[in-house]
Amino acid sequence: MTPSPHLEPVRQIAAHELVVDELRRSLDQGQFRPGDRLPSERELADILHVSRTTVRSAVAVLEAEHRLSVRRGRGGGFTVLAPAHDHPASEQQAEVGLRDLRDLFDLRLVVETGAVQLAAARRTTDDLTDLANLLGRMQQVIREERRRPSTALVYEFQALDNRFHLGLARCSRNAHLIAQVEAVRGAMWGPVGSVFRDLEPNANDLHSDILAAVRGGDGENASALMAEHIDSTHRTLASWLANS
Amino acid sequence: MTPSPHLEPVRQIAAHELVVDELRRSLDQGQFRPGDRLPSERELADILHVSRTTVRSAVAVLEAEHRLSVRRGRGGGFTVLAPAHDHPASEQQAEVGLRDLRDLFDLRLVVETGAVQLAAARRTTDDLTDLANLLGRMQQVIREERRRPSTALVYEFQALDNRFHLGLARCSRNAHLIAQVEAVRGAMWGPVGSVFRDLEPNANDLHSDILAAVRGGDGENASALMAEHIDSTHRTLASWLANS
Amino acid sequence: MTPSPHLEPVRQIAAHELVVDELRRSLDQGQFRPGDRLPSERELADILHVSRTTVRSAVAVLEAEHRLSVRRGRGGGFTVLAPAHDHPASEQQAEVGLRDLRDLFDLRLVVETGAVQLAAARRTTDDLTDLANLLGRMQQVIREERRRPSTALVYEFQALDNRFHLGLARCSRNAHLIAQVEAVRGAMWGPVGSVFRDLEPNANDLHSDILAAVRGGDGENASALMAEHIDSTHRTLASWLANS
Amino acid sequence: MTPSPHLEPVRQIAAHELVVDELRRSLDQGQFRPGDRLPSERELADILHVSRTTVRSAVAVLEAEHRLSVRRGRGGGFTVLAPAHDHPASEQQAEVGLRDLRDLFDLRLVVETGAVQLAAARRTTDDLTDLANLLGRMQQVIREERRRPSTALVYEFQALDNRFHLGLARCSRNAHLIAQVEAVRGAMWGPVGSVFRDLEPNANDLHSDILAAVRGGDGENASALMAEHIDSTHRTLASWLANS
DNA sequence: GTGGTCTAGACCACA
DNA sequence: GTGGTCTAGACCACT
Repeated sequence: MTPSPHLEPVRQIAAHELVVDELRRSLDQGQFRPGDRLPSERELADILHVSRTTVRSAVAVLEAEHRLSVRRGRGGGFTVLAPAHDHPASEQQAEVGLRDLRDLFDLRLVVETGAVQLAAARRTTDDLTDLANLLGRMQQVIREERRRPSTALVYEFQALDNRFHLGLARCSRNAHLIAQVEAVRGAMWGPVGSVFRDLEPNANDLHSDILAAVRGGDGENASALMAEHIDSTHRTLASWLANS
Repeated sequence: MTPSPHLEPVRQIAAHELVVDELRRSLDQGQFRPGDRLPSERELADILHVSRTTVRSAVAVLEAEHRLSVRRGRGGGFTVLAPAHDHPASEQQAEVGLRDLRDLFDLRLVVETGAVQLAAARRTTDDLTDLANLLGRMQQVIREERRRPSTALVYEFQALDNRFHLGLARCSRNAHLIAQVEAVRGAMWGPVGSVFRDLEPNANDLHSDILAAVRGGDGENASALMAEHIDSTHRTLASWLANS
Repeated sequence: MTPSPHLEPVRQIAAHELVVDELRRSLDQGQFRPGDRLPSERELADILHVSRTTVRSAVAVLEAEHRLSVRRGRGGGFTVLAPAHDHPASEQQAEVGLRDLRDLFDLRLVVETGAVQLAAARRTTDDLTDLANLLGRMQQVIREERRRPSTALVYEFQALDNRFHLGLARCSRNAHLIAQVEAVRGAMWGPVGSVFRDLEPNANDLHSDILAAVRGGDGENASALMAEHIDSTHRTLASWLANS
Repeated sequence: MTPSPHLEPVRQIAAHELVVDELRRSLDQGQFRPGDRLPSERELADILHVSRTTVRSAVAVLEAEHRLSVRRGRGGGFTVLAPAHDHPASEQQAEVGLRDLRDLFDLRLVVETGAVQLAAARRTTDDLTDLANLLGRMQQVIREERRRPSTALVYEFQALDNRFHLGLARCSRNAHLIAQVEAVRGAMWGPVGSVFRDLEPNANDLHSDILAAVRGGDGENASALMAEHIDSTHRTLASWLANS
C-alpha cells in the first residue's frame, strides 16, 4: 500500500532485445536441445518479423552468454550449447537469494495449482496422451541418468519437465493463465538453472499422480498434489542454495 | 500442447505506446479521479523518463479515447474525464463475451485467492489500518450512493475497490504476485467498465470478512472468502452481460 | 524557365505577424482614417481569433512604425496616425526602384483591366450606386484639397481611390480575381505611399469615364480606359520617383 | 462593396502545412513524375529550411492523399504516385461546379493573356529555345498517346503543358505576375485533375501559334491566341464536367 | 544510406 | 506556467 508514486518510468525495448528474449524463452523451454541448430538467420528474421541485422545482434548477445555458438560458411549456423555452469553467466551472476526463491515458488504455487485445477476440468483426451508421453520420456531420461550421469541428461530432463508443466497449464484453456505460468517458469529458470546440477531424486515423483488426478477430473486432488510437488522442489532447491 | 511454432514474431513497442499503457494503468487503478488534473506534460516527461514529445503522443491517444481532456494556458493541463459509456469506446468496442469474462475471473480466482492467503501471513498492522480506512470510505460511498445515485460515486467506488484488492495483494510482499494481480485487474478493467453501470448490491459484502480473516492470520479462510467474493462478482457481471 | 531548383524554402509566419499584416491591410485600404480608434484589444482578439497577447505584439509593431498610437487607461485605445513621411518608415526604407514600379503596374494593368471588363458584365445597380457615391466623395475631397491643401486630405483621397478600385473589382463577382486585385494594391501601397505626397492632378480624371463604361456594360471600353488610367498614374509616379 | 467587417480572422499556418503546400505545388507543376523519387528526407529538410520532423509530418499528409509512397531502407524514399482517380481524393471530393470552373478560367484569361503580352516583349532567345523544346516533347507525347493511349502519357502531357504555360509567364520577367500565374494554375490543378482523363484533341493546337507570336514580339496577337486557347480549354472541361 | 523514432531544448500562443 | 510546435541531433531498424 505504497502511498503515491503513481507512475513508473517506462523503458524502451530495442527490437534485438525482444529477439534475445524470445530466443532465450525458446531455449529455456527446451524447444531446442544442446547441439541442435537453430533456423538460419534468414528464417529467423522471417519468423520473428525483423531484419537479419536485428537477428544478428540478438544472436551476438546469446553467443556472448555462451548459449549459442556461431559458425560461418557452408554447414555453419547457430548451434545450441549446453548450459555451462563454469561461465559465470557471462556478466552478472544471477545472485539468487532464499528470499527470491521463496517469492518465485509462492507464485508457482498460486498459479500452477490454480491452473491444474482448471486443467482437471477442461483437459481433452489428446492432452492426456501428450502428457503421458512426456512422462514416459522423463522416466527414460531418469533411468538413463542413473546408469550414466551426464549434464546433458539433466538438462534434457529439465526441458521435459518444463514442457510437462506448461502442457498441464495449457489444458486450462485460459490464455491469460497459460501466459502467467509461462512467465513464472521463465522467471524461475535463471535462478534455478544456476543451482540445479543434479537430478533431484524426487524430481518425477508426483508427476504421474498429478496426471492421474487430472485424468480423473479431480481438480482438488490435482491441486493438492501439485502444491506438494512444488513445495518439495522448493525445499530441495533451498537446501542446495543454502549449501552452495 | 501445440507441437512446433516455437518462436513468436516480436513486436517493437514504441515509447509512446508504453506511456499510453502506463497512463492507462494508472487511470484504471483509480489513481486519478474524473476531474483531477494529471501532472503537467513536463512533469510527466520527467517521471516517465521520456521526452515531452513522447508524452504528447501518448496523451493524444488518451484524448482520442475520451479519457483525458486537454486544455492549455495557465490553469490548463490534462484533465481526467469520467468514463463515458455513450462513446463506443472511440473505436473498437471492447466486445467482451461471456467466455472472456470467465477466463478473466478464472485468473482472478487463482491469483487473488493465492495472494490473500499469503497476505494473511505477512500483513503488517499498518497494512491493516490502511485497508480498514479504505473499507470505511467504501462504506461511505455506498451509503451516499444509496441516498443520491450518481455515476461519479459508482466510479469512485470502483477505484476504491480496486485499491482495496491491490492493497491486499501488496500485503503478500511478493513483487511477482503483486504484478500479476495488477495485470489481471488491469485486463479486467476494460471489459468490466463497459458493463458496470450501477453499484452491485453485493459489492462490499465480503470485503470486511476478508479483511477480518487477514487480520486474524487465517489464510485458508481469507482465501475461501475471496473466492466466494470473486465468484459472486463474476455471476453478477455475467448476468448483466447476458442481458445487455 | 529556370532549370530546376524545384522547391523553395518555406517560412513560418508567427501569429502576431499575421495580425500585423491584417491590420496593415485594413489601414492601407482606408478602412480606418487618421484619428479613428481601432476596436479594443479584446475586440480585436475576438475578431482575429487570437489572444490579447498576440494583438498587443502586433500593435506594438504598428506603433513602432508610427501608424498607431497607443494610449492607456479610460478613453485610451489604439488611434490611427496619419502616414508620416518624415519618419523613415521606422526601419528599412521601402527603397522602390523604377523597375519595381514597372512590375507592379504591369500587374495592375493585367488584373485591373481584366477585372473591370468582367465588372462591366456583372455589376448590379447597387454596385453602381455605391461606386457613384464614392466618386462623389472623391470629387469633394479634391475640391477641398485645392482650396486648402493638407496631407490628411491626400490620405483620405487615397483611401477612397483604393475603395473605388476594389469596388470595381468586386463587381466581377470572382473571388480569386478580387483577391488578386487586393493583393496587388496592397503590394503597391508601400512603394506608392513613400512617393506620393500631393494629389496628382489627373488622379480622378478617368474614374467617371470608367464607371460610365461599366454602367453601360461596355467591358472593352472600360478596360481600355482603365489601362489608360493606370498608365497615367504609372507615368506620374515614375517621374516623381526619378526626381526624388 | 460590403460595408464593414473590415478584419478577417487570421489563421496560424504550421510549418508542415507550408511544406505540404510547397510539395503539392511542385508535384502539381509536374516537376516530378510518377515513379520519380523525391529528394531524401534529409535533403528536403535542408532545401526547405525545416527540420526532418517537419518534412515527415508533411510527407505523411501526402502519403495519406495517395500522392506519395514511402519506402525505407537503402533504395527507399518517397516515390511519386500517379494520380489515382479511383481514390475519392482520399477525403473530401474536390466537388467542382461549373461556376468554380468559370471563375478559375476568368482568372486564367486575365493573368495569362496579360503575361503572354509582356512575354512577347521581354522573352530572350534562350526562352524561345526552351519553349520550343517543350512544344516538341508535347507533340511527341501526343503522337505516342494516339498510338498507345495511357494515363501516364496524359499525365505527362499535363505536366509539360503546365511547364509551357509557366515558361511563357516567366518570360514576362515580372515576379508578381509569375507568382499569380503559378497560383491560378495551382488552384486549377485540383479541379481539372478530377475531370481530366483523356488528352483533349485540341490540347496542343494553339501552343505553337502562341509561341510564334511571342517569337515575333507580337503581344497583341499572342494575347488573343492565348485567350482563344484558354476559352477552348474552358469549353472542353465544362462540357466534360456537365456530362460527368 | 534510407526512413522511423526519441530526445533535449527552445520559442510561441494561450489564459 | 500551461500546452503546441519546431529544431537539431542522435540512434535504430530496414534493405
